[in-house]
Amino acid sequence: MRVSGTLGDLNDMPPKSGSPTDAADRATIQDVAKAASVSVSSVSNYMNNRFHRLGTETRTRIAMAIAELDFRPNQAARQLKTGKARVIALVVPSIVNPFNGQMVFSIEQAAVKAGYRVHLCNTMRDPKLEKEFLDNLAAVGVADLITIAPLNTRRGYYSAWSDLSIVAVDANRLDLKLARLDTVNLDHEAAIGMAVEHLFALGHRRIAYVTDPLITHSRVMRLSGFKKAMKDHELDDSQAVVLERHQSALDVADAQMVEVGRDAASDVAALSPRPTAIIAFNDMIALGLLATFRSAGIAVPKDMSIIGVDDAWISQLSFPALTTIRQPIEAMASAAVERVLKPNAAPANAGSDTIFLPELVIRDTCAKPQEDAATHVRKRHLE
Amino acid sequence: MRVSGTLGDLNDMPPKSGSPTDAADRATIQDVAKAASVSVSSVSNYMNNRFHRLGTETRTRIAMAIAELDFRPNQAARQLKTGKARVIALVVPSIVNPFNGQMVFSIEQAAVKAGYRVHLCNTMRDPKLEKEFLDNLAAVGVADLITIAPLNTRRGYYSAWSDLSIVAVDANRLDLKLARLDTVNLDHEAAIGMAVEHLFALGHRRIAYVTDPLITHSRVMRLSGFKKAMKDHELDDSQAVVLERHQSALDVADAQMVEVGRDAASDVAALSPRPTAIIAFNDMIALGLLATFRSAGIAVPKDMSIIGVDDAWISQLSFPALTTIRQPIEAMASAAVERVLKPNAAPANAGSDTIFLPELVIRDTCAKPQEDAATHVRKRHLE
DNA sequence: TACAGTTGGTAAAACGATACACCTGATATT
DNA sequence: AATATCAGGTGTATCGTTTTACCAACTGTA
Repeated sequence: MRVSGTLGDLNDMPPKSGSPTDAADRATIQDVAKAASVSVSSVSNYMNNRFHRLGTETRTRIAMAIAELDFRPNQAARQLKTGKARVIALVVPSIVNPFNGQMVFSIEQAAVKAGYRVHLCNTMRDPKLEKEFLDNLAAVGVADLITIAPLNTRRGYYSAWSDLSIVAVDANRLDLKLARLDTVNLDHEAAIGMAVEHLFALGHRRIAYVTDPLITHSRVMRLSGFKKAMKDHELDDSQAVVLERHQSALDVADAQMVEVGRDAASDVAALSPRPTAIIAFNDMIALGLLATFRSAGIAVPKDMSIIGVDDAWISQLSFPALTTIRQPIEAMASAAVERVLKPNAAPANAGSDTIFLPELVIRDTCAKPQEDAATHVRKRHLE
Repeated sequence: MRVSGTLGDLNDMPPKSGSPTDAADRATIQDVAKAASVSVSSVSNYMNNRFHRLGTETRTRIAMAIAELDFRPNQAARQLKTGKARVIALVVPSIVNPFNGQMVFSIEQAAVKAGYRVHLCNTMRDPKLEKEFLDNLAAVGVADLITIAPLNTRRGYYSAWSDLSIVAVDANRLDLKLARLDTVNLDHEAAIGMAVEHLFALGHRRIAYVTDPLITHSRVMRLSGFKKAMKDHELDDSQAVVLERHQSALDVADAQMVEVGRDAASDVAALSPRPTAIIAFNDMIALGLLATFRSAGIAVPKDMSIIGVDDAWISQLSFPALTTIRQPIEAMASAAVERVLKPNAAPANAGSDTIFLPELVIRDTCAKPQEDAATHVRKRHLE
């Protein structure tokens, strides 16, 4: 009798209870064929689910032999023959960025579920590193690639590896200019729209937007989303702060992202009239803003409301806990894996775009703007 | 004319300037041999750096042919023949934990530098997932494994895959009971020793220690380090709080780790006499403590000093910024890669232990204890 | 009966690199 | 002079699959 689900029984879960299973003595397809008294071809057919070529008799014999010998096809051999590996290459600026980390994590989970393994490449946005990685892909037989937040300035870059099945998360098909490309995105404009709407509903009228340079699709779209949403509410969208610093491609931990927030804080505080709320491009920048305002004695949310985007898991840790717009990471990861593995329906497929809807997560960094902004009180009449 | 080194030229860095380099038409070793008018054996020797078998003449001819054809050996074929893949399997509870994320990142960088790729497996400490992953390793020809913070309750677990070259980061050789195993560790006891010393020097005498259940080597050692260091200073070590909750093996984001901190906060505050400082097992717990004290109105570091371990990069973001004990992540990652790739010197090698020294990072969460702390603070309640 | 079609099965040639065994001259050793 | 050693190089079996071509029975039909 076996109690399952407890931590305790991890101990007695020795992998192969019987014989030692060193790689040295792994069974081959030949062994299986011999044991089942059939040809290797039949075993191969069995392994590839071509059951219509098999009689029920042989089928069960093969199944038994496989179970008996604990046969697992040698992937190297299979791959050498077919040219394809059950591996998804995952290109990401850096998993140290908590949002990317979560995305990579979820993609890995989805890939495993689909029977694929994952090759990780942290490029640091270093083109040399990325190129080297991509060049190696063919040599390893990898045909499926998911890239996260590639630079939007590299039109046609990936076309050199046109034999890959490519899915880009956080990217624009037009930016990458690639014949067959699927994208998976958040509805970035809607996301910022929700942020603006939330602040507007709280009574804010002077809203700033902070972003670092527009090097990715999401950065471009969120800014344009800000402008649109502000126009829709007939508000002044001129308080958009685009920091031009921090170009560093070698951004290890996105700690610099936080620096962006730090730097932006003074810029925003200097704006006149001072905004009552800030929307940050993402949570990292929002946290940077938050930390800086705090040490400068500007109370959040009393003196200033802040809202981020992503809902990276650390956002719940800040004080006050960060209000933010959530990306449905798991769903996006699953979609990316699904799309990259889907046999391209039409041969000259133009590619697809999958867009996910964001969700407002209300925590503690947004509040009604303070009345006592003396100079502007006059403006407020009945509304 | 080409300007290099600037960010601007990322755009015009088309990988293969000349012919399209689809996987379809990649050059094989045979093509190279033909082009250089030598035998395939010689090319193979060249590729494997067996230059002593080659004359300078042939050597340059081969080099030229390789460059000309942009030859890259097919890894699948190589692997099929040799049985070994240039891949390191990386088993980790979850990269969403920022410390693990940094460790995985650094290991990946080190592996790439050594010409290896990295297979990622987030096990969530789920033995089923891990077993499946490990079982597949042989089929893919992977022979090198780095595992991070494995459970210390699984003696002999890895012996089923004894053909692997295994390095464990944050683990005890004796715990895993594996014949040939190298470990890479922080000197955990010294780390806590430094924390105690730092607090002692500031004048603290009542110091608490908070940890979640002792399921890994580091957790065990840090606690014992705490007890030793306290004894060395002739202090009372009875204020060690081992939380028995949060056993969940399915710890997605180590957000739960923060929960541990949250829960511990009330336990610690209830201690009598109340400690003036807390050492947390790691930064995540420290941040949880910090956040909870803050919302309870207990000022850090005025009323309570807090110190963590790891120096995960987010620790600099908290307010006040967290004082902590740094692990030299890059160095540890390099060591792990180096050790796993090192051909085992002695055949019946007993394995090696590589231990790194921690470093105190002083930020803003530790201060001198308040003299009147006991009476002053007691009025306030934790909810 | 003879023919095509289907069903269930096999033999053997690849895939691309490695490594073993072997070969040929030249030089060194006795 | 005979032999050993060595540097430089080649031919080819082999790794474990997949896949193509082929075959032998059956079945039903004209």
